[in-house]
Amino acid sequence: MTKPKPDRPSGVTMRDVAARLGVSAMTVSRAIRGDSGIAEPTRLRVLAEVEALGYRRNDLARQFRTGSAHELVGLVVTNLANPFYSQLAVGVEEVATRHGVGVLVASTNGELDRERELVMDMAGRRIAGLIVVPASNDHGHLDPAGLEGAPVVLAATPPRGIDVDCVFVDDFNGTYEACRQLIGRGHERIGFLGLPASLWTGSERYRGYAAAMEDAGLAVDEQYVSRHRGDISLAEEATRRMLALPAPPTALITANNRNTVGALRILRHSPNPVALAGFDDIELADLLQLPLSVVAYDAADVGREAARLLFGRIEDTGVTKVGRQQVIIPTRVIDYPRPERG
Amino acid sequence: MTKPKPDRPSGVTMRDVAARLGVSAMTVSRAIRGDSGIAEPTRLRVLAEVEALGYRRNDLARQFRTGSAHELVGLVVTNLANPFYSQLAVGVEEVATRHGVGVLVASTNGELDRERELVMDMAGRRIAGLIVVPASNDHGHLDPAGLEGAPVVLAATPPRGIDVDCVFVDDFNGTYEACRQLIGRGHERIGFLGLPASLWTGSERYRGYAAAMEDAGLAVDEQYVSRHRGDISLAEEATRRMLALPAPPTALITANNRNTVGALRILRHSPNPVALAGFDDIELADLLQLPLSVVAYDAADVGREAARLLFGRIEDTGVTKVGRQQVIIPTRVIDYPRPERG
DNA sequence: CTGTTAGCGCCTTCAT
DNA sequence: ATGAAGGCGCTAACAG
Repeated sequence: MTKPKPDRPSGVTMRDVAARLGVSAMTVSRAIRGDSGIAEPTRLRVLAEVEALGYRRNDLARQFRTGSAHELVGLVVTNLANPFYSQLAVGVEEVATRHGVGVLVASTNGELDRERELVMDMAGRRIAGLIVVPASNDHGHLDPAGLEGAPVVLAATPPRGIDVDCVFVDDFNGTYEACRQLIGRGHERIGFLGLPASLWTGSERYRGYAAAMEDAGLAVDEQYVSRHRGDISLAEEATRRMLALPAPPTALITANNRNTVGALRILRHSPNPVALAGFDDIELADLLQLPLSVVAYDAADVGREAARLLFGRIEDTGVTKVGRQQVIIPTRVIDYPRPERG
Repeated sequence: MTKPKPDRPSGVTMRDVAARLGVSAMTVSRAIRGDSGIAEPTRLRVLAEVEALGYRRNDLARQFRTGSAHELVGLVVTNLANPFYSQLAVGVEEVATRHGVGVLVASTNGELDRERELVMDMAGRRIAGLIVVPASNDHGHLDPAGLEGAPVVLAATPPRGIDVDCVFVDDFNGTYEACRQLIGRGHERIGFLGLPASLWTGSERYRGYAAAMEDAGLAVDEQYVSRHRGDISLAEEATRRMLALPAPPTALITANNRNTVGALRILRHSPNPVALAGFDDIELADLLQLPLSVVAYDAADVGREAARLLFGRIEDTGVTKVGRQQVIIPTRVIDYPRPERG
């Protein structure tokens, strides 16, 4: 007849509060929830006792009883240390906080298996919903149908093969404009340091680059194109290789902030100047002594919009059932001209 | 007699799986938990059915039954968008993942009230433990005693008035060394752009600066000291003010990355060069054309160590009860010399 | 307005 | 090796 022994004593419960007041647990419950059907004096007496005893409602029990963890959403990104994702996370958090909901954050390190594990785990926790920046173009495991029905919103990438809302950046046009600007400045041999074609951002940003080249009557030369994962060291290597070509590019487009940083490190020591346009803004870009322009956008907004869509689904009581939604975050090219010497 | 109606259907339960197999729910439970007392063929039959039905254990129910959310720790920082905190978060996540535990992340924006709300909320969720980067020197609400006994570890700041483990950076020595280096290079009028004295980092880093000055026989002149919150704009303003002094400083120490960025923005346009040494490393510092040194340390390590301490407490079954632990993360000064022109 | 009843899904305990 | 009973803390539904 010994009670199950939780590792930590479970503490004061509603019944304890109720007992000390000679009322029922329901009365305490009502007072705490702010339920209307309770006399004001009773409510105050209960709240006072709650305070006195240091009682705190067990949300675990409540959420369990209610049927789902309405107060928790999941956020799965590739790497929280990348400023893009940490800003995105801030945006998500901002909106979630407004809804009184917590954010369970996890990084996949770009590994699909890890992503699978994480979303499964979150579904097991009965989170209210899930925002995912997919690590690949394989989205089968992100279908709400397999995740206890938890709504899913993809960020930075539109869904493939599943029917969920998404928010992504205007990758194509952003890159197109950046490239067009370089062309407008007289560049003809423009290199591209990109992400794998298997990633949405990889293919879209490449498309933008290629389209701008083509529209200007310039050929895309494969030796000026490198498509690798977004590591600084890989970007450095690719930049080095391109600079060593017989006719090196006079300008580079980098497909994300990691590539931009890698390219900058190498270009810094290049004897002849190479113009650089990179996707993603970079802090302190204004202080670098290099001709640089960036495709900027509000990363926090990606998170905010994703969260907005997600809460739309979570709170959708099944009546409206709008179709798949898609939000595209605009970009703008920012020019950080090389300052005058002195 | 209608069942309570959860907003989302709660889905397949253990009983459903059991029913289809003609066994009891306990058998399913045992199979899923990998409990030993179960026949191998039974186990396999159960797991197959689980797979077939797409059943996923309801962790909410399990954690509730078990008494606490063993699989969730909280992380409260001031602002996740600051690279220091996002790296710290990555470190925490890394260790938590190894323990099969999720991380609930939230930002306080430096507001004490928000911090209070957040830790209360997390305690209500019966999280297994809590890592906090305090927004102020008021730590009363971070006492585990008031948080359902959840262990707490402070990061970046040692506790005041409560008895919990902590991890912080060697703020004093880091700043001391950076300042000594500037002095060694002949600087005598060295300014300090810092954080409020009410913050641990604010006072310690100032102490390091002041001690280095004093040890070198240099006076600390109040007009060369500004102690404000760590905003870029405030740092810019303070830098501008100091440069406008009749005898402006020839070097500056900045107490965190936000101050460093602010100072850099202004120094960039200063006619006479001002040396800068800043606490916190900065990405691309190597590419700035300014004489800069930084006090660097591994921010992810702060998170890792904090998580390590936390899990030590969580898994401490009450037998060992070691005293308060304290980990100090070492710093090193990195020099980014102004490169040669060309 | 307040109390009683019952049960969410799972796991501990004890019985078989 | 498996099953039956019971309850974690809370709240929906109904009763008074």
